[in-house]
Amino acid sequence: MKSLEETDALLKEANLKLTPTRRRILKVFRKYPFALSYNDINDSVKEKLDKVTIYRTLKTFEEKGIIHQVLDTSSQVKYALCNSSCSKHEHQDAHIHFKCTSCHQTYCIEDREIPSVPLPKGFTEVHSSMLVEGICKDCNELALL
Amino acid sequence: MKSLEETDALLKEANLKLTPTRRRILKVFRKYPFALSYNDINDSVKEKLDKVTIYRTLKTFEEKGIIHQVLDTSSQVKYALCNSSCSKHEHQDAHIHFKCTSCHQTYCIEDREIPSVPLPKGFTEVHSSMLVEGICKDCNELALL
DNA sequence: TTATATTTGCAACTTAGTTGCATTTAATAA
DNA sequence: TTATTAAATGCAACTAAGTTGCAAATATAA
Ligand SMILES: [Mn+2]
Ligand SMILES: [Mn+2]
Ligand SMILES: [Zn+2]
Ligand SMILES: [Zn+2]
Repeated sequence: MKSLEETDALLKEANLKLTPTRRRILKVFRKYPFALSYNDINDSVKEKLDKVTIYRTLKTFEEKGIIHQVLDTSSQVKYALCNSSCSKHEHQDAHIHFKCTSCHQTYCIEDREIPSVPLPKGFTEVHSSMLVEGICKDCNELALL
Repeated sequence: MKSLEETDALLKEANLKLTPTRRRILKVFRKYPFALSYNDINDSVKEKLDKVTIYRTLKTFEEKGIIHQVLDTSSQVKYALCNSSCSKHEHQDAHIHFKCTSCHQTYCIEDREIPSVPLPKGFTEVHSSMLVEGICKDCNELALL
């Protein structure tokens, strides 16, 4: 199975042990094209995992540059897979995120950079994030039927 | 006192009763130039108010267009005073927000509009928000001393 | 002044996430 | 192949943010 190998390679690169739990959680991220919360993962994983283990795995993956937090209006933190340019040293997620107000999923729009805005005198920028809300492709297509 | 009158006028316009609690909470918003969380308000108000009352007041003020939620990376929701163009029907907060990574305060940058980004085919935008992180004016000036 | 809808406070609850600690296990070395 | 050990997992108990139901208090209008 190709994707299992890729998943394992990701973990190896991050110097993480190849555990069933980590493989399962990564598999869930690969399955969905949008950002996932603790609850999403807990619901999608067949063999029940402990809450603490899921939260700790998410934190570890984030630290190692495998996933990144996605700013969102929901009350749970959501994470999405990083692209290969993210490392344990720096997250390279300068892309916008899109939250669908219909299906409530949040997508990384990897090929849309966050525009920079000139700030008032005295303020200096380090990093920006941008969340666009609206209707996603799938929901727009469903509405046409 | 001028600002008390202004505060009362705001409440009147919103069809809200002029209660001591509401006047106190609004006064706190007028005192600080940045967005406030429940905790900020709870700490700044001299006569202790019930937690539930504070949360309910914030919700009421938001519904009436007096304050707006500010997207933030902290774990508490923060609110800032709306400018006069916000109404109970629509919040008009298309400006960017700036979060200082040194003092952790979040400012409305009212005169900087959120730039629009063309979305991939199929996605339609309804609303965007943008959070710029960096060092605020006060913190930058302190660093120069 | 009284009547009434609104607001407030208290207690109990929920939801998201964390901490400490004992047990298990993946990876490495003998 | 087995033993060693640092890392990972699970359980229980906890914290922090926010909510709900209900009874008591109060701002406003008659
Ligand atoms: Mn992303
Ligand atoms: Mn604002
Ligand atoms: Zn959608
Ligand atoms: Zn600052």
